[in-house]
Amino acid sequence: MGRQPCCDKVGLKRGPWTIEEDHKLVNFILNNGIHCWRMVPKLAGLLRCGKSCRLRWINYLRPDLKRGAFTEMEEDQIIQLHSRLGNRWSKIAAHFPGRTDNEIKNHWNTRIKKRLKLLGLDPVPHNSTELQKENDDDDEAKKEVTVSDHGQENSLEEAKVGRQDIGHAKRVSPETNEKKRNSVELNSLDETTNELLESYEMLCGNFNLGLPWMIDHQETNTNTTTTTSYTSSSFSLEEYSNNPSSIVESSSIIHEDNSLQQWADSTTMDSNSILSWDIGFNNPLEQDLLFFEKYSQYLTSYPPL
DNA sequence: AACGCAGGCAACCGCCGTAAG
DNA sequence: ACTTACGGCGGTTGCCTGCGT
Repeated sequence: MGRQPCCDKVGLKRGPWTIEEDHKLVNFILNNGIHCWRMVPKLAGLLRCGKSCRLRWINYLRPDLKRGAFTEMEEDQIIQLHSRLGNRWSKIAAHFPGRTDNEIKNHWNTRIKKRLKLLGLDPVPHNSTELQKENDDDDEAKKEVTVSDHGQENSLEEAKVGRQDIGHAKRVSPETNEKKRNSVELNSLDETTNELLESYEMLCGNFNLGLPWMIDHQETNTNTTTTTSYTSSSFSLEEYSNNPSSIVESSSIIHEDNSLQQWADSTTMDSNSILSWDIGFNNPLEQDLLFFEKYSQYLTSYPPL
């Protein structure tokens, strides 16, 4: 006999994750860590398969995720790495702390690939020996990024020119580019702490179940519908540590109709309506603050993945 | 204001190597 | 030694959103 089946897949939820589900998953992992993905949904009270939970955590909920737009330097690095490694997104992602393979893959397919094609460049890796070398020695590849194929280096430069056409300003010499690449590697390490904090703040904005819909609540009545503006709340680690009661609003305004308010109300008023929560506090604010504290502890104690 | 289209991205699918039983 | 699930990965899909008409 082999192993026990992962899940029967009957009655499992699919599609986009809800805030409650995210909250449950993060809460569970913060409390218990990750030992076996198969058990995570069962123990966390989620109607998802373990694989789905793993994907959600890795691609979206992980606290060390950087998120946000790719910088010019990151794009350069992606192009270089792709020329050497091909579509081995996990290997490429290993060079970018805080970026996921899925994120890089999406960025490549939607932006970079398109731009290279527009320029008449072949976005296919050329150097098979590099691929083999990468197979043989992954650790070495993670330490530095070098351009080994001259043809591809030309392509990279052409791609840069193309980007200038699109909107970016300066042309970069190969020497400058090399310096930039090195600094990216160093900066990405030096900035890990800041990235963690930024990630936390972004995530906090997503998880304030009780808070975001209550702050800066303005209603504007039109002839046909009532539009409500909600300010999603987020607050910084520093601000919280100085004054836990001061919660600084973010600038992101979410416009929704009344159905969102009803949803938010039902969420805060009856958190047990969908799945039973394993929480010992009732006040949504307390819940958020406790969650925040746990998360900040996690950020400082848990090494980046 | 309504509709259609395209782009972006989260999530799913399916395959493969590894490890548990 | 063999079977089978798990975890990881890359490819693909489909939904959501923004933009143009």
